[in-house]
Order: sequence, then structure tokens, then C-alpha cells
Amino acid sequence: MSKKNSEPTPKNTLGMDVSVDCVVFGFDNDTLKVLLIEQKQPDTVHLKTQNAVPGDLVLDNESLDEAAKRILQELTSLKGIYLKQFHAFGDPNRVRGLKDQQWLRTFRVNPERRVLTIGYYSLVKLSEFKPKAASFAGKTYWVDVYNIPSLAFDHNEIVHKALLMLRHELMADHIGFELLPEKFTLSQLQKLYEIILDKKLDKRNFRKNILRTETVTALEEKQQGVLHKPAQLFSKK
Amino acid sequence: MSKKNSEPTPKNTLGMDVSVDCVVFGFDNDTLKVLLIEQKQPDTVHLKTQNAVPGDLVLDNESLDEAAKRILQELTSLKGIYLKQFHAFGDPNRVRGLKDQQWLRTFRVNPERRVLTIGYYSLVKLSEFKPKAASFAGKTYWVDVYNIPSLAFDHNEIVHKALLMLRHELMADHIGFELLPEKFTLSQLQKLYEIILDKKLDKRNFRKNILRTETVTALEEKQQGVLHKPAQLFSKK
DNA sequence: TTTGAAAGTGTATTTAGCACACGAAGTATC
DNA sequence: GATACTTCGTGTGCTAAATACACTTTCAAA
Repeated sequence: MSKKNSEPTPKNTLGMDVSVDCVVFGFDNDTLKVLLIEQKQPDTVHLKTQNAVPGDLVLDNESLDEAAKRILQELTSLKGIYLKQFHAFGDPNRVRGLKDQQWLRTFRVNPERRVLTIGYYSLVKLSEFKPKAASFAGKTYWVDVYNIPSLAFDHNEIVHKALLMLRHELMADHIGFELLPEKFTLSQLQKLYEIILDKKLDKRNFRKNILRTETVTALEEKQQGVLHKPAQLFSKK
Repeated sequence: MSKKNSEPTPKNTLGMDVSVDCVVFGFDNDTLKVLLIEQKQPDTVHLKTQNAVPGDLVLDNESLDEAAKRILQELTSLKGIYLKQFHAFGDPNRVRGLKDQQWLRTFRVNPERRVLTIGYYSLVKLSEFKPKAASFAGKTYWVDVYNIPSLAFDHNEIVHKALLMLRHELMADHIGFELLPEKFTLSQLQKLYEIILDKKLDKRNFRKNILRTETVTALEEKQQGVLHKPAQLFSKK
């Protein structure tokens, strides 16, 4: 089984396309949403379009983080978005749907090439989000993370894993405010936590906890235009 | 910037080689060790050999997990080893050392091809470990994780990140016993924790904690052949 | 001025974290 | 068989964090 050192035997593989897929989370005060794109389809083949998570091939001189950043910036005009690599999806059969294969034949120079994808998730402030046409995407839209339609490739699995990682990191690093506007109330933040973690939290204990972590800081300002006692506004520290 | 749907424009990239690198941890009752290999070198070029973490290209029909498992099984005879994907390393310049490039020219059919690697770490029971000749490796040996020499490619970074992930998961999931023999004492387990986390722990509190998590179970047996009060043996539950 | 609706706050109880020291159970030696 | 040596195994009191729980305040609208 072992080879002698004196006989170098170069190893051959076909090579893979590597892509980055971004699970973009947004929050609209009621539901946690994920950004989907309608996959581009050639006019000739008339298939029902599929939905997918935005993603693209990693370019030849690009790092993975750079590719993820580029994908996000092609979809939005936002800068400084929270981005985190969370898993590599490399099953050789992850592309097995008929439509998926047809799509690859249209949009990839090497449609037979195996595709490995690196999953990132990102948190954007829905309030500041303005969709932009991206080279790799058709229309974009937001769907409730707890009610996601059937997606292209293995994207349902990717979204599911992203959510698990998000939950985990929300608890560990308190990154929730990345999904809220610059100024937010603690009630908004609590609701966000409740929706992401999918359980109710006690108001007083939640506030104690958040304030203890010192990830947010109270502003002088108060909420305006609400028909009840206005809440104090906070921002990321 | 956006393209009309009616003009499919296939995207071209050169493709990448994808490899899996395994950071194999072992524990010898005193130090946490990492398994290194001596990189194979052709006799012709007489370079000082470099050390590396074991890894190999992912084969054409292999998933990432399968590749990691194969790499481990080529190095050891062990089955059922704990294995976990922890990060993808994809910087386009991660291979920039002169020796690294020479090595690629010898052992890769496409030495210029960009290489992406998926990092896995694994926990093995040193007591059961028997090194085996592997197709991709020269000699193997263990080094103290806190005293690692300069390695090929970006492997120092890979090991470092693996250690951080291991620490994290040790706390969260109590997987420590994967590094110990089937039967172990709580003192052994505590020492393992202390070395991985790099801090002292209180004996009584440690025991309370471990027993509360119910990840281990007490055996009838006691330690034998020690010149002091024999400790109770435990095993994974 | 009354109503509605969410904001904001305190306390008591339970649970987990932590610091700390000594008798018990074996082996080896004389 | 007494002694010395070494690690094992345990209990308690204190402090900090987690949890459960309900009422008053502040504003806008009618």
C-alpha cells in the first residue's frame, strides 16, 4: 500500500468549482426572514424557475470571505455587513435535481464539474436594505425562515444549518442587533431573540442579561410616534 | 451591471483542487499532542523535509466526510474515530512558500491549480493508536500542541484554529473522553480538561459538573497496579 | 378625563459556581 | 505488622447568577 519516497506519484483529480452561498437573514419586527433569489433561466428552456439562496462561484483570485462580501454587495448596497463562514457542503451528489443540472448546463462553462459550496450567513438591517440587480440573480425576495419553500440544490439544508449556527452564536456573542436598525428598543431586541430562538423570554431577566453583557448602550433619545409610553432607544456599543 | 435573463452567460473559473486536512489530537496523560507527517519528497530534489498535518485531495466521488475518514484510516487502523469539520481555508495565497510550491510540482498533476482545504479535527485514543504507512505521508509523529514547529502551507494556522474549536466543543459537548482509553478515571479526565483548556480546575467542582452532565458512567471496576488508593473507573455512557 | 397599550422596574427563591481540608484506601518498605 | 507515601473521594458554607412573578408609569387618542 505504501509507496517508496523515491517514486513521486502525482495525484490527479478533476478539480471542482467552488462557490459561496450566503444565507442572508433579515428581521422585520415580526418574522425572521431569509433572502432568496429567483434563479435565472434561459428563455429557451421554459422551466418553472427555482428559488435559491444567493451564491456565486469564487473567482480565481478571490478569497472565500471576499467572494461572500462581493455576493452581498451585488445584492445590496450595504457595507460592513455581518458575515460568517459556517460550513462547507461537499457531497458529490448535492446537485442531483433535474432542474439543477439543466441550470448548470446553461450557466456554467463546466456543467459536469463537481461543485463544492462554502456556506456563509449574514445579518442585514432590513430597514436599510434596498435590493439591487445582481449578475447571478433574478428577482429577490424575503421569506419567513420558518416557512421556506423547496429550494434548488441542497439549499434547504444550507438554510437549516445556518439557522442552527445563528442561534448558537446569538447566545454566545449577542450579535442580535446586527439585524435591527441603528437605534432600537430593548423590546424589539427581545422579540428578535424570541423569534430566532423560538421561545418566550422573561422581560425583566432579558433586560438584566443584555445590559450586563454591555453590548448595547442607552441613547438619550426616546421612541416617537407610538401610541403608548415611548421606549428608550439603544444602539450597539 | 445586470444582464437580461435572455442572455445566459456561463461563468468560467479555473477550478480548484479541494483537499481535506485533519488535525488529529491525542493525549498521553501529560500532554495534548497533534499528529504530524513528514511530507514525502522526491529523492532527486534534496530539500529538508517539511512537516505537515495529514491531508489529501478529495477524490472525485468522495464526500468531504468520507475523505476525512479515509485519511484517518490510512494513517491508523482505528474505526469510529471522532471527526468534525471546523473550517474551510480558501485564501488564494495560502500556498506561497517556495518549498510548498516545489512540493506541489512534484505531487500534483496540476501544481498551479488553486487549493482549497477543508479542516477537520479528530480525537483518537493514543493507547489504541498504531501508526500505519499512508500513501500521502512519510513518517508520522506526535508533537505537543503547545510547541508545534513550523509547518508546510498554512498548517500552523489550521492547527491553531482547530485547537480553539476543540476547546469550545469540549466545554459545550463534553467530548473529552474520546481522547482517553475506554476505561478512565475522573482524575485523568480532569487532567485532560486542564491541559486542553490550559488552566487548573477544582477537583470537587469538576467531578460535580461531569457527573451532572451524565456523559460518563461509573463501572464496577477499579484501577489496578497503582501505588496508592485505586480510583474508580468510568466509561463513556 | 378616561382608555388603551406597551414601558419600565424590584424582590424573593432556586440553582449553579466556587473555595476550601481531611480521612480513606491502597502499595511499598522496613 | 507498623509506618510512610500517594492519590482518591467527599461536604459545607458562601457568593453569584438564573428564574419566577405583578404593578405602576407614560404617552396618544378618543
